[in-house]
Amino acid sequence: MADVVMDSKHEPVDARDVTDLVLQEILAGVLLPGTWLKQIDLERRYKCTRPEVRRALDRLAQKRLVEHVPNRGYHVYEPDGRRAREVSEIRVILETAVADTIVENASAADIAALKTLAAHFDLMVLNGTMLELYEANLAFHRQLLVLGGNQELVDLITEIRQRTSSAPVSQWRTRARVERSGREHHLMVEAIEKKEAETLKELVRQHILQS
Amino acid sequence: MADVVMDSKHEPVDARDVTDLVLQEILAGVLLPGTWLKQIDLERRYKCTRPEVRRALDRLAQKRLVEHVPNRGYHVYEPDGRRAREVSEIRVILETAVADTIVENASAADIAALKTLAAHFDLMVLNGTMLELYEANLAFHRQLLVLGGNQELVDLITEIRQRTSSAPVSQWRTRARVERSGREHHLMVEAIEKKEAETLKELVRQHILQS
DNA sequence: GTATCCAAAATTGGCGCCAATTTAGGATAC
DNA sequence: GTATCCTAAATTGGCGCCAATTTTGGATAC
Repeated sequence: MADVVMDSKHEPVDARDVTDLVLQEILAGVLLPGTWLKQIDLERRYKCTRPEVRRALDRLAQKRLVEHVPNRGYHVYEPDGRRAREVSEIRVILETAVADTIVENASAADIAALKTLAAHFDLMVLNGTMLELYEANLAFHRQLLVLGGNQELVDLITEIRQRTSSAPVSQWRTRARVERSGREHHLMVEAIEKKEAETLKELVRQHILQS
Repeated sequence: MADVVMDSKHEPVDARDVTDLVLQEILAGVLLPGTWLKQIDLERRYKCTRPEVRRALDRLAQKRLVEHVPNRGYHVYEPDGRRAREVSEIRVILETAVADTIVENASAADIAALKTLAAHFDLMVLNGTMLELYEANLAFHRQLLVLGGNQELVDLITEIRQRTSSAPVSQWRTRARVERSGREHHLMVEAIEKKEAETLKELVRQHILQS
């Protein structure tokens, strides 16, 4: 019910399963930064074949979630402060840029959908795993961006978010921080309702930068 | 001398060769949109093994430059008007956003470097292949972005530029258009010299949108 | 007791074969 | 003459083996 949120592509469904499995384990913090991803381990862990593992690792290396060292293997990327900051900066630029369009285009139904997603996030704060929380947050922001009317932008941001979120756990260290995120989501929806684009921009800006 | 411009990554150098080879052929317009990329053909054409071809195709599919149809193969993506427009929009947002920083940070040496690259582009307009022209243009824009001080942004834009440039030939259809691009490059450098950020933004905006 | 060197075990990664699916061509029936 | 079915060729893609490189553990020398 929650795992079908992904994309609507007719992509290689074949081996993507393994890729996503490893991806989720990294995002969930099970596979910590620096961990060496041995092919035999993954092979056994996910009950798949060697070529499947290798393709998954290659894809993750392309996404720059793991690093490939020739003849040594693949290991989860160490968190890079600079990169994280730069990605946040990019997100601020892009997400504030579409704020005007969002405020303009948002229908009553859109706002209702956002409220549902914001509420769902709150629910996951109380009783949900770290991954579910991460996905609830992602779903809210995706829906927000969809209203910007640029599908490519939605996909792009979804993509770059993964790049530095090697340890999403570390981002939401404190409970207070998470709860504040929840409140900010509601504030954003309010700003949209009141058609206050500038307020929305400032909210988005702060929301992104303090992670 | 011109082919070392790429990135400074310590990436899998092993099979990337093949990936880049196919990539360049697509960018150069040799492999037209819709063309089916048969594994045997590529294997012979680039004198490489089957697994290498397959990895290259998988990577290009990830980059969404080719589409994978299960049990049918891979074919070059058809140009998508909507996506092209959306990518341009994203580029305008990002490249104008860093204009302020560029104007602030640009040293005399930086400006000189830009002038050299702009001149090199002009040279390629006169006597250079389509691919060389493409790369000269890319080099100029990369150098411009580097001054923005966000490395991640530089890489990101380089990446998304490739997504829709299935047929770069079609972008620079007329000679007049190309020559105008060359002149605009010089105007951008001038704006930076005069520290006119707003002028630069408008130039960048128009430069990107009319392609 | 510590450092160095050597050997064995483990891991990566290149390569090719074969089964499954699809496509094209020809033969037959209408 | 045309449409349909069936067979054969071709293409994709899954899977496993083996060589090359690296790492680890132990033995030996200092």
